[in-house]
Amino acid sequence: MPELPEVETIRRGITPHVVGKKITDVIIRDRRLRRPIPKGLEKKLIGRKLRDLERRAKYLIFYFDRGALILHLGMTGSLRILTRDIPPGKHDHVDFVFGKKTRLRFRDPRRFGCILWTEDNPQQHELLRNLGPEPLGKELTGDYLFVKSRKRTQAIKAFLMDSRIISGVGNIYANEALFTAGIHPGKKAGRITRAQCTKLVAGIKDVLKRAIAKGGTTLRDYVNSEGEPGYFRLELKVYDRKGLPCYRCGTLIKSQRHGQRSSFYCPRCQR
DNA sequence: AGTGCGGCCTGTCCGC
DNA sequence: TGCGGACAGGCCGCAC
Repeated sequence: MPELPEVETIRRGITPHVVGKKITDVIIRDRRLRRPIPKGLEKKLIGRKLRDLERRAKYLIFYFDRGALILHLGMTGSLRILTRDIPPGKHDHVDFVFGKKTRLRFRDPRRFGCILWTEDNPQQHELLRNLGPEPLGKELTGDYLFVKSRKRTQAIKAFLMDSRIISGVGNIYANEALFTAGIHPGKKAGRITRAQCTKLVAGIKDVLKRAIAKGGTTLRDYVNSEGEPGYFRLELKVYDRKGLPCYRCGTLIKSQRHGQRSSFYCPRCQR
């Protein structure tokens, strides 16, 4: 569910509630996530102070005075700040308790998320080590994308969503960025011109920044750490708009699948 | 090496 | 109203 703007919104929402505070309790009700929650995690966390909360791609990294928690929300994960102890629902798998008044609750119906612990540099963790550059960072440029995409036969959309190339670009925003750049999602990555790469990178950065500013996109169940939806859905140009007129030219938006993911595009504006 | 697919899960929606 | 099937925002790991 949550893509980069949603994860970033959650990070910003949670930070003032938990950074600088000490974990007083950890309640794990179900350890069965995409990878099982490590045994004894409770013991490692209790008594530790949270120093910082960072995002890398769609991972959240909780830096403690020693060790770090790596958390991914998968498709349906959410993190909520509770100011009192509300009875947990069916899929509320973990509570991180920061004293009497603050509780961070992890919910994940589909259990595609993961929660890991490392005492080494988390950026070097096997799941993070091979991630490509952050899309909003300086490293991602049109030239970078151009060089990386040469000789690639993959559809450009699948290529954009490959986390080793660029980290953190999911299905919604890949579709939106391709519309902005006027590129058909099925076009082979190796055939994108340098100028198109520049436009595409600008499109990726722009759509992600605007989505963060609106608190992310809520399609069905995404909510931020305060339980509120994001409003970027109202600004989506193609995603989930199959059969509706393109805002730019009026042609009906089409949908087709690329690598098991739905693509949405305007057949006239995107070539 | 690059590519494409299956699978992990539950919930929801649609058509019959 | 019930039921099967398709689909969903992610991503790992495998086989070719």
